[in-house]
Amino acid sequence: MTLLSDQRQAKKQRIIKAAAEVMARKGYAGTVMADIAAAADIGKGTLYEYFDSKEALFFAVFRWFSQATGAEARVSVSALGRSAGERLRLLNDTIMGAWIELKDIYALTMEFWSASASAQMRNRFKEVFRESYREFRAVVSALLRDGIERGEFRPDLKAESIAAALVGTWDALLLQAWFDDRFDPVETSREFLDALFEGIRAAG
Amino acid sequence: MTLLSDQRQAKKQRIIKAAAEVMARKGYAGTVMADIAAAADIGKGTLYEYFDSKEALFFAVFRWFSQATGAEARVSVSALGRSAGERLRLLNDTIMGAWIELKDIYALTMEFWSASASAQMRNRFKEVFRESYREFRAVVSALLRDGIERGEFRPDLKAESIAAALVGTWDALLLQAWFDDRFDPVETSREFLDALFEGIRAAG
Amino acid sequence: MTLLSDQRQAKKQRIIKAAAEVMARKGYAGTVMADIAAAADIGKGTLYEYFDSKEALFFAVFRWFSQATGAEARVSVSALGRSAGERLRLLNDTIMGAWIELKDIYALTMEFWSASASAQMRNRFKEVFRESYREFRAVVSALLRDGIERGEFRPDLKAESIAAALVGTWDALLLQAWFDDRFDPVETSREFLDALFEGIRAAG
Amino acid sequence: MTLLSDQRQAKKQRIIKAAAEVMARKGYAGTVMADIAAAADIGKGTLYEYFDSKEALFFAVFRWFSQATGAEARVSVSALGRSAGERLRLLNDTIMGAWIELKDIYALTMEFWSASASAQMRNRFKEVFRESYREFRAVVSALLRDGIERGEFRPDLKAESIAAALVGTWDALLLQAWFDDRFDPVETSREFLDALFEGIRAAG
DNA sequence: CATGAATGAGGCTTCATTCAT
DNA sequence: GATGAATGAAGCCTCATTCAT
Repeated sequence: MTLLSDQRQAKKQRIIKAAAEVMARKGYAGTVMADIAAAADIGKGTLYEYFDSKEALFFAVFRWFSQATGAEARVSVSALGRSAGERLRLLNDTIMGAWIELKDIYALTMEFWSASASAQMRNRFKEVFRESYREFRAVVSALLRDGIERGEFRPDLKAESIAAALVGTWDALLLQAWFDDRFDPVETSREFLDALFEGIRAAG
Repeated sequence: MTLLSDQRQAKKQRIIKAAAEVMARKGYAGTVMADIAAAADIGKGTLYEYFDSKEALFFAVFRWFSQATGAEARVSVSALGRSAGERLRLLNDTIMGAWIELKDIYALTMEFWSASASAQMRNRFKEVFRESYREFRAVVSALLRDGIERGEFRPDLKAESIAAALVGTWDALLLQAWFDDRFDPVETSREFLDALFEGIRAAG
Repeated sequence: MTLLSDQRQAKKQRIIKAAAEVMARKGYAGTVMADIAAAADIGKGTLYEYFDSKEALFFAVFRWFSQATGAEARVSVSALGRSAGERLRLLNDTIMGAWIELKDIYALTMEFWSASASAQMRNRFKEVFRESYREFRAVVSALLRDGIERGEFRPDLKAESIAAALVGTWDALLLQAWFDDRFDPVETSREFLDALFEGIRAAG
Repeated sequence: MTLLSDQRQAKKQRIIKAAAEVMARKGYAGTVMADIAAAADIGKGTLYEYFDSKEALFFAVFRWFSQATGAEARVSVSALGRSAGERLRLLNDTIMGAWIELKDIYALTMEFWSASASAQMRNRFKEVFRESYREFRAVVSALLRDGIERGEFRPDLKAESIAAALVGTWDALLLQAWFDDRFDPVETSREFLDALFEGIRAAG
């Protein structure tokens, strides 16, 4: 039973990854179940042994992708014995590292956003996104407040807002990189962090 | 008698706006041509007198939306007699103002992103996005360099990177607002700008 | 009134010829009313001032085409002062001459046949064809019987059958020429007539 | 388990025959895929498991029909131990026999001709027709030359032209029979063959 | 009379899902 | 449990015809 369950889980994962690959390439609407079955090297009908519907499979892909990109991030935030500033830079590097690794299925992100906007799937996706963003902002926000307490950051900092902006910037730099091969989000994000630390106003 | 070009253009605009409204609500894939026709209060076939295909109409919506959101921004950047800092804040307010106005069709943005990711339409959309972002970054970058020259901003600023991050932040704050009604991008963006100006590091 | 009627008739003819040209090129089903209007250099709606429907226009084309190809044939059959054999050869040449002239709209013939086969238009077309063939066979048959009476042809000739075969042969040679540019129906028909006159059996 | 190729072929044949029947009755343009599916007693979508498009199905019908009508003809031509004249008469009877058998789908022929004339499908159909006619003429021509060598037929015979005319006559007699129920192509063709053998010119 | 913008019925085709094997 | 043949709902698009100008 456990063994069976393990095998079943493994196959489920294989399907999810196959689906992720195909959907990243063709988009959710442009992907047909037959493509996914072929990519997973199983029969079309078998998909339905593991997922109730195309939408359910897509949602599973979403959760897998979120997990994959979020897991490491959480680790880097809680790195022990580091200053808040160091952990912030570490977080930045971790995110960029994850992007490099998942570059060729990055397009999924846009599919997820789109799913959260279209009436049919909106609810499920939108809620997950909202919670993810809230959580992510909270984590970064906590990190910033920690920095304030440690005396690293200015005490009058609006931690919430800066956290939101930072979270957003990571998203958006990767988005711009998607559109433009010549755009380098890694370097850009580092330079931006520097500026944010020091401020852009001329000293004076 | 040929329909006056003006009338034709006006009707075309009406269709585009109707399509924008429906697509924002149902998503591109979830929208059927009949819905758009009904929303524009015309016959289904009439749509094809003005647009070759669903995709062509979608692309027209895209261009209209880009125009609508980009036009004012350009104006505020070139506001005369203002310091670079003021113009940056003005730009921020303009963008947030446009968002408030277009809030209920904001979801279109995600549809556009998705379109740029799905194989079928990728090329057209992706290219426009790339150019738009390049242009937008260039504008903000120029504004920052202007600030450096005026002595407002630190001379060692990486204008390119900060511009990219700013452009992205605006995108991403609105995205977070889409997911979360309780999230206020207007206040957040202002506070973030403040922090960016002064830096987050404790003076020391 | 007469003048108007004349102008009207002329325009009607122009439309018919335009329709013939387009339909020969694109086939009946492949032709759209807009094409015909454009070819006749008139508005789409004007077509309906002259013909009740696409089908009615097609039928008018049919009648015009039948007329055009049949008229000369009748003349040559009744050429005075010629032997039956001469008139038969003359008829052959007339038909081939008409074909050369109408070569580029010959494809219409196949459209007419097809129309007579498809349920919708069958009745009108089929009946006209039946009568045309009956008439044509009767004419040729009479010519053959005339030849018998004059002592030119064998008295035991089955005039009806030979007439039918001849009429058919003309049709079919042109058909083969339609399919094959290298096929010359003019020479072929002459040589065939010779053989028919003399018989193919070796003289014994 | 993959459906056995045999079963698949059988079903494909069933669809082709159903399509032939419907198309003969309603014409190509007048036939809707739903009709064919109903006639074949399968779902509409199933058609597309076997044929890529309506046009592809039509072409398959064409090939099937050509095969069906051409196969026996070839046999009779090569009948051993017969004189050329006998084989020619046998060929004639075979063709007429095939017609009697396929009478109710004879109308397909006209649809095929029409298809070869209309721009969209022209190329595929026209080419097949050209080759079929060339082949058929070659076969009959060879038979005639064989007759010449055997001393049955006049040595100065233009075998090519007579073959073309004969091939055409068979086509055209059936065409006339299509238009006219009272027309008997069987008897007509026999009497015509007699005349062709003996010639129509009065002896002497 | 002439026009061409507007229309909506109708057809081809796709594809998620089912189910018999 | 796995499969893929079968299905039919649903959508995009075409185009003959109408009618207000």
